[in-house]
Amino acid sequence: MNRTPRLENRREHLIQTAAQLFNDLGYERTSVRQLAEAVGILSGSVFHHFDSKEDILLAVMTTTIETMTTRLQAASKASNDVSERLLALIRTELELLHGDTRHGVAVTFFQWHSLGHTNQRHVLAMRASYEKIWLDVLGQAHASQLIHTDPFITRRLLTGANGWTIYWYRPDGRLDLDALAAEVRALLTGPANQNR
Amino acid sequence: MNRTPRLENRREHLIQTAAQLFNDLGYERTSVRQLAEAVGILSGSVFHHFDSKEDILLAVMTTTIETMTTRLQAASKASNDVSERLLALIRTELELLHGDTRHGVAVTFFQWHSLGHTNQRHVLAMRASYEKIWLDVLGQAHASQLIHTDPFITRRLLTGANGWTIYWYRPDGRLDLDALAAEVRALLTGPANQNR
DNA sequence: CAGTCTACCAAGCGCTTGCTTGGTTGGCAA
DNA sequence: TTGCCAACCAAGCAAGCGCTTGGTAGACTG
Repeated sequence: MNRTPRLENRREHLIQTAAQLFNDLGYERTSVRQLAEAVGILSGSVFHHFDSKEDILLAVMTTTIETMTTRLQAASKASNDVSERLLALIRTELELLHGDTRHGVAVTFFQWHSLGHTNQRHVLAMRASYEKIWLDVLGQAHASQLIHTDPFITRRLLTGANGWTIYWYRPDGRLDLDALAAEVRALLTGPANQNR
Repeated sequence: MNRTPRLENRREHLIQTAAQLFNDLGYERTSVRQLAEAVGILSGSVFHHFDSKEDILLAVMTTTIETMTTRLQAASKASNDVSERLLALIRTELELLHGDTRHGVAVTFFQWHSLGHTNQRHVLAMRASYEKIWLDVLGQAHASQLIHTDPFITRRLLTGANGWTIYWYRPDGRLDLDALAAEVRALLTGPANQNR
């Protein structure tokens, strides 16, 4: 029989493959058949692991947000210096956007409108804890006069600035991630607070 | 006969309606039938005005980019002071994103991956003149020490920051467009160069 | 006032989509 | 050894998709 070997965690494999396909082609342009073929099963078998196609997108986003929050939390504890802590967050978000998690993160950033309203609220609620870490650190930075713009607005502008890097920044190019992170922080804090 | 009355410029009406639908639902989720119904004709008749569905998206983007470039050009000539000129550009881009052009602009910003590669290049080429205006002014700002980050990188970060505002900023909320523009400029130039 | 052309309608073709259904297989527990 | 169940396959259904075709009403032209 040319039966596909049973895998330990087909579901996880599906989620990761879906993240890549959704990022490359977009959610609507990716068919369930494409996804199934990419992991080596038939299209109908996908629905043994997920209730619907949208359920797959939701799974991509929720697992991604969990990773994002975990890593950002760790970064926020890396230093006691506010300026360094801010740099660590920026650097971490850029790593999330351009490292091994990039597919899922890009999908979470730019394809949440493909979710139904109910699932959108779920995802938004999950993102809250991630954003809270940011707002805490930006609040500290504002209190210590490191930044001079409103933390809420600053975070939202920063979200866009960082997220948009996936459309132009290439980690293997002239500018490495550290340099980019430094540039972003310089934008927030001004040249006076650059320590290099 | 319940024939639909002949309109002066059906094509333009289609483009504007398409911009709104594409922005609200996304390009792939909008069907030609939906668009046709919205302007009061049958789906097949749409193809009298456009070669293909993608051709409609292209038309939305090209007409939008022309408006964008015209308005930004005008803004760049508004003042001789570099700081004021920079503020004028920011204010104009935010107006483009949140004013009457918002649908088309949002589509141009966030749905260009729905175009085929050839059309993507066309759009990118058209955007170049728009970006040139930005880079000129940011270059001047950098030369006169108004900003301290690299103009190219700054523009790209700014593109993301401004574009992302469509996901959170509401012009009828507490913060008006002037205040938001001022906040964005403050992010670029630092608090020292705020003149208000 | 015949000829032409633009802008549309009515109908539907071929294809892809997400998803369902019924049956099969191999591994595991009792 | 038997029974069970998760994980798959094979087949296909109903709906929706972009787009085409053939024909026609009405305005404009010479």
